[in-house]
Amino acid sequence: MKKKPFTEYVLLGTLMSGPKHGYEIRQFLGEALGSTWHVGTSQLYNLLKRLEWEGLVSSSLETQEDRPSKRVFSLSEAGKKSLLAWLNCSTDNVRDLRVEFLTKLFFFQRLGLEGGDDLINRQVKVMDKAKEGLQQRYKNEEAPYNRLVLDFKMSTVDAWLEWLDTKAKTFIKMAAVMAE
Amino acid sequence: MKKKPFTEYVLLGTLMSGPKHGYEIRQFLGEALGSTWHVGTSQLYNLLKRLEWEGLVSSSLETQEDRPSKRVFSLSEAGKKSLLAWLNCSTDNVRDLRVEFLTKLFFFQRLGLEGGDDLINRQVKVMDKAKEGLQQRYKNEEAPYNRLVLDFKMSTVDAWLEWLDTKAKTFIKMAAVMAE
DNA sequence: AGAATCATGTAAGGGGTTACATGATTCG
DNA sequence: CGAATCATGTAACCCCTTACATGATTCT
Repeated sequence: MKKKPFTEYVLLGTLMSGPKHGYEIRQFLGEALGSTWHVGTSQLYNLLKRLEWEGLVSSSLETQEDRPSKRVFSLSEAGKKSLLAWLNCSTDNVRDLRVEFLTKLFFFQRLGLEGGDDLINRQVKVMDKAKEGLQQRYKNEEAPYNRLVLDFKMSTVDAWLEWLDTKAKTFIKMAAVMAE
Repeated sequence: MKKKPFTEYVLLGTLMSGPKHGYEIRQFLGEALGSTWHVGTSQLYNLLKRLEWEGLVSSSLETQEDRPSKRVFSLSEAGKKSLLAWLNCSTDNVRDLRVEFLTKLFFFQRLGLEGGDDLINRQVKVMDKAKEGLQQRYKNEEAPYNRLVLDFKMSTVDAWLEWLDTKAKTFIKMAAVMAE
């Protein structure tokens, strides 16, 4: 099974709290994730079409009297399953952490889901392993430029590990308290 | 004038040390930048075609007796100018630092160019400004998730500033010494 | 005989951005 | 009366990746 693009999961996550139409999804994402991330309208409507075609989402047209009619999308069981599987999966590719992992934490908080702390712990393990690998490579590396690159990657991984351990964990703890 | 994609500059940089044909460029990049970055063959040959069309590179076919004939590319004056302008330009978009800035440092060292320290200083200023902006936004931000994102960005910027100040600077200094 | 090296490409797709199109309603 | 909001799309392009095609020589 091929990996679905990140953006589709964001849409699924948005529909998790209830059916919405395209425009509504855009508004929601603009307010909530606007600081991290953005979808163009064209992409949004195309992805919704695809998600429906894949059976992860179903839609129905609602006509309104004094407004343009709108197509309301709701999450199917398959869609829900797909979303939850994705949410609980740690981000193996370190460079995708920024946008992907942060978004996952967002949905954990927003949807009041449990297991956010587990996800963080798993992510820490992934990063620890990455760090070890980098250190190993550093030992055997002679070329100055490659060492510079490794320095860069190691300092990034360190910073993110620190962030995971302090900021991310307290964020998830606070979210759990608020959900009670 | 529209911004050229990163990869084209890498090719220009590769040709700065002398004419090369496609296969040779691939080998060079594989050895030198393989740890950071990679070009597919198809993209490579397409970009070379485009660079020639843009007048940044010129080519001539060389026939060999016991090998397939090869097309050798050399940097034009316009290409050289374009490369140097790019190299001395700091990376405004913070997220592009990883791949773009590192590559620039690579060429500064490899080509024995002067001004690498200036570039670093300019990049530090860019990051300092970014950091200030983040801190400002942090003060006015109430939403926990947005604060988490800002935390993430700030810790990343801090790590990179530290890296710039220690590792990158000594790398460039060493390169200058070696070039003497 | 088969693998690796040398050497250059074409074709198709994938995710995303930019630009453009349409049309009604409500607010200032 | 013009701007903003509501609401949905199409078309084209951009950079890049993946897969496939070709063919000779040299090494094991």
